[in-house]
Amino acid sequence: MGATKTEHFTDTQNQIATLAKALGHPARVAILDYLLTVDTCICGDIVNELPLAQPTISQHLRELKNAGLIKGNVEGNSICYCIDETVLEIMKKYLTNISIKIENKKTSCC
Amino acid sequence: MGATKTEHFTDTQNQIATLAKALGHPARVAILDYLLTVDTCICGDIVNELPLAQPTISQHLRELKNAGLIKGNVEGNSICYCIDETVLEIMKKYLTNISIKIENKKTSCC
DNA sequence: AGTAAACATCGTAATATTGCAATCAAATAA
DNA sequence: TTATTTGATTGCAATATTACGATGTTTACT
Repeated sequence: MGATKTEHFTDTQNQIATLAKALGHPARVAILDYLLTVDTCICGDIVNELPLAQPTISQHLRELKNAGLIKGNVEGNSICYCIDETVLEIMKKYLTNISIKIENKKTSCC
Repeated sequence: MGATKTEHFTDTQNQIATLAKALGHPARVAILDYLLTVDTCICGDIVNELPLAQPTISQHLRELKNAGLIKGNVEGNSICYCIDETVLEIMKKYLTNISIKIENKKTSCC
């Protein structure tokens, strides 16, 4: 017990859940927000922008990267992180699809 | 340590994170998916549809309800759960906003 | 080579989540 | 009233997440 029973759900359900999970922490949302404000994506100063220690941020960055939400390139001495839109698009499509399905529902109660 | 440092982040960041966290489990995604397939929302049979025990599903339903993703009305002996679109709209807007901001960025690297 | 910087990794403590058996509460049926 | 049904709550074990100090690795600079 304690572990998620991933194998019982569809690939799509697991994909959406994984993505949402990656977005499910304010620090990671804050990292994405920050990445959007800097013009170039040489982002060696995320640590100075967030109230968390360097190893913690490194860990959050790795999770964002694992989920495919950001890309990272080594850029000399520092690392260049950018948002990868393609995965966010999947999430957006999922939400849009829900809206459409609700729209098409004949009966409504609550 | 181990607890999320919520107080250091903005209200918006925490709101998005809370919402995403609620979507961050395949069982909860599956529940939403199922709620979309049933025409009326008298949904006393979610337990039969998912490979999880009744207390576990009840717990997931509570989390979805806490996040505002579903509404529940007592309907005689059973309970009627429906998706609440308003909160999903917040998430969708957040994602759309990211797309817009990326679009407007002059420089690109990765 | 030696040092400084930027970031990753390891190890670990604190806390949260997941899942379920057992049990409780309320409404319905007999 | 006495089942039965439906769903919530409690309590607990297994596992995951969060956060950070200490340390490792790589690149740049002198």
